[in-house]
Order: sequence, then structure tokens, then C-alpha cells
Amino acid sequence: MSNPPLPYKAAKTHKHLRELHAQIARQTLLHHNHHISLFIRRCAALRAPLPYVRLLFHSLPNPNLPVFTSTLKFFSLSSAHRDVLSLFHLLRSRRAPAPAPDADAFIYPIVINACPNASSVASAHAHVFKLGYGCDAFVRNAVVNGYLRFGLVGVAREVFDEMPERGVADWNAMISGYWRWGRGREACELFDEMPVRNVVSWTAMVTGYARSGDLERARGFFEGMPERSVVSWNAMLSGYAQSGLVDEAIELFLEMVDVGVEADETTWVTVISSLAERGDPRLAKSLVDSLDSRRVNCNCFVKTALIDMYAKCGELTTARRIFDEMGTHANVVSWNAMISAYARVGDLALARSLFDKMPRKNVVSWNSMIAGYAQNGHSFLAIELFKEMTLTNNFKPDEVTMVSVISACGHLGAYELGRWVMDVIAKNRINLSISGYNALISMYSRCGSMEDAERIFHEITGVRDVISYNSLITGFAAHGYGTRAIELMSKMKEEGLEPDRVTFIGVLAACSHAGLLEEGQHVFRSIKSPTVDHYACMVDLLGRVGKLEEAKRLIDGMPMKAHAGVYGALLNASHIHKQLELGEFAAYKLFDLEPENSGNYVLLSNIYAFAKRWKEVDRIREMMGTRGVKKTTGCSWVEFDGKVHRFIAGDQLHERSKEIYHVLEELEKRMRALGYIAIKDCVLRDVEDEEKEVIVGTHSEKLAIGFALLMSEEGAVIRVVKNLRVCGDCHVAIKMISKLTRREILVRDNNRFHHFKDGECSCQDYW
DNA sequence: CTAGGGTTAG
Repeated sequence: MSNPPLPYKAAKTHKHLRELHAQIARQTLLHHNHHISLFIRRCAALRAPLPYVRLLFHSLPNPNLPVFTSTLKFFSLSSAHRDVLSLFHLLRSRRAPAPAPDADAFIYPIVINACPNASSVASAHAHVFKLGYGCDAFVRNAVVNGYLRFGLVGVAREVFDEMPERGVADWNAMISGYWRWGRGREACELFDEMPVRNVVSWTAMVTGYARSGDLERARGFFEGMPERSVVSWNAMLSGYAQSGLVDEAIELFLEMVDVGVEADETTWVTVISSLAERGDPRLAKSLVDSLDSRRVNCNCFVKTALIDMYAKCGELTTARRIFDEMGTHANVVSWNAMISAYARVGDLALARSLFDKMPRKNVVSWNSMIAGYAQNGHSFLAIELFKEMTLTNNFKPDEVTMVSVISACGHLGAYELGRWVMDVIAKNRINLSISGYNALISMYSRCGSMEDAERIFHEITGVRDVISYNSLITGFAAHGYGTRAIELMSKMKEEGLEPDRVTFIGVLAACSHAGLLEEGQHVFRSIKSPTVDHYACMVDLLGRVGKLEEAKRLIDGMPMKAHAGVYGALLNASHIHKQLELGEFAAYKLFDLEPENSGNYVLLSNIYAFAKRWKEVDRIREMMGTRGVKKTTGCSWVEFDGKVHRFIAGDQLHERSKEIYHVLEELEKRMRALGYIAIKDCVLRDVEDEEKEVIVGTHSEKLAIGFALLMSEEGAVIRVVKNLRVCGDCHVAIKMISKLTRREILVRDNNRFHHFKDGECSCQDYW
């Protein structure tokens, strides 16, 4: 100790630390444990990088107990649990087998706190008691907390009960442990029993009630507190914020300021995230102003909350600026917030570039990116990324991951993939919450299996919410099960759930697909304040059953402005019933509202073609040309052996393309032998004189069906998804295919299923 | 060295 102490406490930055380190090395102080211990403590205070301290420690020739201890503390502070444990094992192996003096009892709380699972807590517990540290208050408290962390509430309680004397910290630990594992009743009992309560005990009760959604009781305890700390205020604030009660949160925050409680960074984070939820740029602005005027010290959490708030208020540039300014201080959450910000607005390229660049990923990073793909229609990429996450990187998915993946499977109509996803859920023992089950209902509905959808629906009895019902009703609608949709709505009312906007859209669509006019009108009249979407459904219903004039009158009498969906329904109905004038009316409205949508031009042109108005057909074609509207290429896909095979009309890209065409040609030959006439590309031709129906060349769904016929076994149901509507002539062709091959074929287009069997189809309204 | 509050994803 003859060396003079270096100015450790004076170090203020990481740069200073490195200079000190160099000085230590120069003066060959590495074996002077007193210096090293002081230095590492300073590293902890300044949050030095983990690898730096790790390296430093391993370069030491002869670290003593204080050095071990300060390094342990550093690792613990950096949440480097594995480092804590390996250091502890190193310490145990180095030291003499004799029991250690009491002086180092305090390393045990750190070690127990780093235990990764319940069994390691148990062995630490045994070890610690064997060494005689069982009487140390801190060690006992750590043991109780260790068990509580992993849900072994009963074991924790036993340790608690066996304590010779209990401090208020032990009571508090037990109380918050009970709350954490959903055992509020026991928490309350302990709170009532405990001899001395402090502000922590009261705050734990506020948090407990707030987290279980009982904001009134939480507020009751908050009001009843003998004294409040800033943490108590924050607990109440975050209670409101987490329950989405933004107004209450803001009001409480103002009260807090009024009473003169100094807001800390946690307060700001809570308030900022509340305002993010509101998404109001003006509120956000005034909050930032008050941050500025108070010259609030913005830590990483505050900045991340700000990034999220700006992003949700639509100010991505500002969000990005803050993110860039954070530089290396940005943590994984800041990255995630930025990634999901880009994903939300559909800028997946930017989201992905950040995702690829980020220094560390956690499960939320993967979830954000996967959800970004899934929600922007890139189901396939979502699943690819999920495979990369779980198979390549061995990352464990959680429920949120699975909800996105389930949804992607549904959009793809990938039934087999969906079953694999169920396996993943089972293997990883992921507990699905209600939103997970709802996603499953949607997935199975979209894969065409209402049996599975209903099975899941019935499995979740008791906790079903409006979305569970809506998912199943929407499924029924897509399958044309009108009555069942209506019945389900009655059932949800019986269960005390009020149908919402989406419920009514589903039921009306179901009536429409099933041609249930009166029932639909009855439902429509029962809607308290119908939205424009409900009107669109009604126009669709009236139109499909042929009451086009009535549909037009409904549009004229609407209390709000009609949108593209309304006119789209009218155009579609005009197309079905070959109503030229209303078709023109609707189409021209649509040309204004969505000039880039090629489907509208095609529909109108087809209506003209049926009326043999060839000049107008040409005019629409020209119009598309001058406006630069490209006909959307529809694609279809079919799942086989867990892989999704995609086709577009006329493509020959598939490796088995030749065989597929051969299969289809053979079928066409058989059709011709039956007296049907096959004409290629005849949508616009005059077909009046044809006695028999017309089969047309290669549509994407026919290629997909051809592929499935080639690959799947006889008797298997063929499930095909098409991203555009299934058109009339192909409908005829598929009917024939189902008859000739005696296969059940399920084709899903945008929002409904066409179930082909024995030459018949469940959708009657096409031609 | 123990107990209470905070950011991101569906």
C-alpha cells in the first residue's frame, strides 16, 4: 500500500477510466488489489462496458476477496448474470475449503439474484444455509426473493415463515411476490397482518391492484397512504397509463406537480408513453416544452419513450433524430422502438436495415420485425423470418411472436404450416392468451377449416371476448354460413357481450353471401349508429339479390359520404346482374375515388362486353392506357408439404410446370369430349351462340389446382388461395375439374370461400 | 448487498 492512491473518484468519463487503467498498468499496480478494487467500483459507478471489465478482471494476477466482490457487483449491475455465476464458481474453486468468515456474506444476495432458474436458487439456498449464512437477514431476503422470481410462492412462504425474525423488507418481498403471481388475496392478508408498514408496503399494494386492473382500489390505497414517495406517485401513474386511462394519468401528473412533488425520470417516461398512446402531436409538443423548460435530465429510458411518442404522433424524422443522437447509448429497446416505428408506416426496408444493423437483439426485436412483415401483407417473409429466428438463431419465441406467425399462416391459408406452428407452441410451452386464441380462430377460418376454428372457440369457453366472436362470425361470413353467423351474434348477446362495428360487418357480409335479405335488413335496422362500412354491406346485400335500385336509393339516403367500398359493392352487383347504367354510375365514381384500381375498369368493361358494346369496351381499355393503369396480376398459391407454391396466370416458372400443363390439358380434353368448348382468352368475346359453357385457358388458380392434382393423393381436399377475386369463367372451369376428378376444391379469394364439389359451387352469384 | 415505480412487439 505504499503507492499513493490514484484519483479514482475524480474519474467522470469512460475516457478517464481508460487513462487511469493505463496509469495502473504503467505503475505496475495490477497486483495491488486495493487499487483494483477501487477502480472497478468506479467502473460500476460510471457504467463502463461489460467486456472491458471482464477483460480487466481476467488480466489480474492475484485478485483478492474485495476485488472479487466489486467485480461481482459490477456484473450484477450490468445484469450479466452468467458472469456473476461464473465468477462465483471461480471464487469457490480458488478459496480454501474452510468456511469463509462472515465478512463475505454479502456476496450471496448478489449470487442468488443472478440465478437463472428455480433449481439454481434452491441449490444456492442449500449451499448458503450449509455454510451458516442462513441467519443473515440479507441472505434470507435474497432467498425469498429468488423463489418468488420463479413463482415458487409456496416455498418462499415457508422460508419466510421459518425466519426467526422478519424485517419489513421480508414482508414487502412476500406481498409483492404474491401480487406478481396473481395471488392478491394472500398479499392483502399479509398486508393486514404485518406489524409495521412503510411506504414500500403501501406502494406494493397500489401496484398490485393497479396491475390487476382494479384502479379504484389502487387509488384507495394511494389515498390512504400515510406518506408518499415519488415511487408511489409513479406506481399510481403507471397504473392509469397501463390501463389506457390517459386522462386520469395526466390529471394525476398535474396534481403531482401541483403538490410540489419533484418528477423523476420514471415519471416522465410514464407520462410520455401515455401521450404516445394518444398520438396527439399538440399534446406531445406541450410536454416536450415542459421537459425543456425544466431542463429535465433525459436518460436513455426517457429518450426511448420520446422516440416512441414522436413516432406514434407521426413525426418519424424527429424520432429518428433523437435515436441518431443517442448513438451508442441507444439500447435494444430504443432500436426496437425505431424498428416498429418504421414497420408501422410500412417502411419495411428501413425497418429491416436497422434490424440487421442492431448490435443486440431480443425477442421483441424479432417480434417487431415479424409483425411488421405480417401486418403489411408480407406473410411469407414473416414466416421466413420466424424460421430464421427459431431454427437458425435458436431464439425462443413467445406468445407475441406466435400471434404474428399464426396471423401470417391465416393470410396464406397455409393449413399445414398452421399445424406446425401449433407444434412449436406446444414444444415451447407457450401459454396463449385470449388474443392468441382469437388469432387461431381467424387462422383456421382463413385456412378453410371452420371445424378447427369452432373447436378452438369452444375450448376457450368463459374467457371469450368480442374479438373471439367476431373472428368466428367473420369466418362464417367468408364461408357463406349466414344463419350460423346470426345465431352466433345472438349467443354473444346472451353471454352479455355487446356486438361492435366489426360484428355487424361480419353478420351483414354473411347474410349477403348467403342471400339472406330479410335477416340482413333486420340486423341493419338494429345497428344503433351504422357506419359507412355497414352501408357498404347493405348495398352489397341488396345488390347481390338483385335489388339494385333499392341499393342505389340507400346510397342516396346515406347520412355520410359514400366511400369506395360502397360504390364497389354497387359495381360488383351491377356486374353480376348485368345492369349497365348503375354499373357505369358506380364505376365512374370509383374512377374518381381510386383511379389506380384496375379491377373497376375491368368490371365495367366486362359489363359492356356482355351488352356487346364493343366501342365502350375499347374506350375503357384506352382509358386505362392513358391513365397508366396496369391490370393487376393475380396470383394463386397452394400449400404442399409445408411449402407454399405460387403461380401467376400463364407462368411456366414452376419446376413441374410441364406436368401441370399436361394435367390441365388432359382435363380439357375430357371436357371437350363431353361437348364443352374450350376457348382461350375469351373474356370479352361474344359468347351468345355457345350452348355449352366456356372453359378458358390458364388462370393462376387453375395452375395451382393442377399442381395440387399432380402432387396430392386422391381424396385430399385441395386448398387454394387467390389474391384477387375468382372470375366467372374460371369458376366454371373449376366446377368441371371438381366433377371430373371427384375432388373437393376450396378456393379462397380476398374475403370468401368457393367450395367446389361434384361440379357444384357454394357461391352461386358469379354467373 | 435486501422490499415499491419506467421504455419496445400482438
